[in-house]
Amino acid sequence: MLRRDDSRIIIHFDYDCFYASVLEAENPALKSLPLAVQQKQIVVTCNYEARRRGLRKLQLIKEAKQICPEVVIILGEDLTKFRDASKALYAYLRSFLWGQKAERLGFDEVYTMPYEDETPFTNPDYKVFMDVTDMVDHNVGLLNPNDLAHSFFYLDRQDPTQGFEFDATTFHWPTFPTLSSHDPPGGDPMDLLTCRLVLGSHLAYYIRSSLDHERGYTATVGISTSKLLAKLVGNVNKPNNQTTLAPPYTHSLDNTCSSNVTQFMDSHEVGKIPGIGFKSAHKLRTYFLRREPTFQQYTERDHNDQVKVRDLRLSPGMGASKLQDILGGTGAPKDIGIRIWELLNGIDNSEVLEARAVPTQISIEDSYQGISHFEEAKKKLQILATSLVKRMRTDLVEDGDDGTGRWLAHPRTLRLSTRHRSPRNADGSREYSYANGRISRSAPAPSFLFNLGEGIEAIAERLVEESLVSMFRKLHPEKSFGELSLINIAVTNMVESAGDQKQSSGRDIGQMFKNQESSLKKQPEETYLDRHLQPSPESPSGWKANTPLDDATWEESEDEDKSPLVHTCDICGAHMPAFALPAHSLYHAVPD
DNA sequence: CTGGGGTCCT
DNA sequence: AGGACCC
Repeated sequence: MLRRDDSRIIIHFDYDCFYASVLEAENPALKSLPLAVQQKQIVVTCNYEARRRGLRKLQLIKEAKQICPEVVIILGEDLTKFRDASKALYAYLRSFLWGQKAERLGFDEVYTMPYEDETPFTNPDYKVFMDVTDMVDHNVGLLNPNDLAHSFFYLDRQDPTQGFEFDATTFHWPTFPTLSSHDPPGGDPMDLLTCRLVLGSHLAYYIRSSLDHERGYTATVGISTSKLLAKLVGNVNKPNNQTTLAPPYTHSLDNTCSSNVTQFMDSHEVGKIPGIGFKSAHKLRTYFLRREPTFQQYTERDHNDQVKVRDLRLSPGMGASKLQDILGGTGAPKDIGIRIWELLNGIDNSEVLEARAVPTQISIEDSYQGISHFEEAKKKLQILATSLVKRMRTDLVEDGDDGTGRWLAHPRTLRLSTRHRSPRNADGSREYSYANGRISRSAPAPSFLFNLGEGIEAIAERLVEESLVSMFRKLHPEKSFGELSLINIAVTNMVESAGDQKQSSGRDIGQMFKNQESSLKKQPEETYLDRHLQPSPESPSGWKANTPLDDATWEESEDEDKSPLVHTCDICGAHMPAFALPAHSLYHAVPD
């Protein structure tokens, strides 16, 4: 029942102090100096030279200057160059890939970049997952077993000159656990999983080197068979390094050899596992300790309150259904027990996603000391609405050559959310406010939002007057609504416009790559490797068992939207039956 | 000195 | 509409 699919090779990239690297790439003289990037009164990130001298992320500027008076401080509130750099780097990483499987994680992604005038704070991390299974498998099939030490990694299916030389008898170090070079991996001959990971480690190093030499960026990288393991194992050696989670990934049948996955996962505190958040970790600790652990989020957890994956995994009766009992309940995903049980066992079958063409929502928010009067709230709404309209125009509009713009997507819904300031305790302190929920009201997004001929301020004002004010009244009918600590406005429910080649062909391109992959997986059947690679322990039948995706897996259901009965709205690209078109166009014509 | 901004699920 | 997760 619990079974990890180790047929993929996933690389996780985590750029080192991203904002500082962007500035260093722009001005290499900064590399040897302690450099801090400032937003408002805070050092949002700093380079390693600065860290060596005691500076940290999220430190106050004042403090940083005391610790290191010679620190070079650069204002990083205009995020344009960071946004451009992240875009370029993402494209660069993708250029190595054969498929489209590169997933961005973090907030430096173009669509979520806030404006300089809105936020005191942005997350300066930048991470990318890459699924390189197709490239690795292709190259496993082309290895020359008589001279593994002088192998060539082909980066292009057609052009045999594209690639690099490498030694396929060992990993590109380091690995977890640490292997020494006289301790060759996986025995002789090596099993297929080992072989894949070896190639993955060399590919990762090649990409890292290229990134460094051609673009001047260093990254911390993890290599394994899932997003979970790749991401976690990357943390073992940093910065500017890489770690491969070494086999064996399963226990040997005679138990003489234990799984490195289990050993690795077991050593982590439950709260460190991606997918186990603050709430779940708290419930799990409470269950295991049979008492309330301390309620701290940001500081390092006290040793007595730590619960390791191993503790939990081996506790009596533990399993998917026990975890469902602990974590389930109203609102929890109904498969949470299985999911967390898999995570504890190092299993994560989630796919590396392609980057979206447009975000699913755009939201703008700000926090306040406490807003208690309607007029005050309305002023804030005006400011937020202006930012939102700006954001919509940069992120959702494609500029034409003739100076006209075209909407790539139309949000159908407008949402207003607020959060109350948490009540004061007797001693004047305030409760931790993470759990302080937001309340929200939604309404259809008015069509004038998409009027490019009208000024941003004018549209924002209309949005406040004609939509947001009444939504605010619905949210807070009482005249005295207490103190609001946050207001958020968002557009959601994006409908991507039809007619754009890049957009509409996206699925078909994806389909094309999938077909390439499935044919590729069958390709190396009669290569040397089939005869010489020892079947890996977790897949006694060898190659085929390691690639359990049969063709049916890749086949998508027939596309409903290809049906001629479905028509597309010229304005917003929504799909609907023909009879619905006239009514739908009224939606665009009539302002609410 | 604790953000702002996403995603997915029920 | 709200909650959990992520960074």
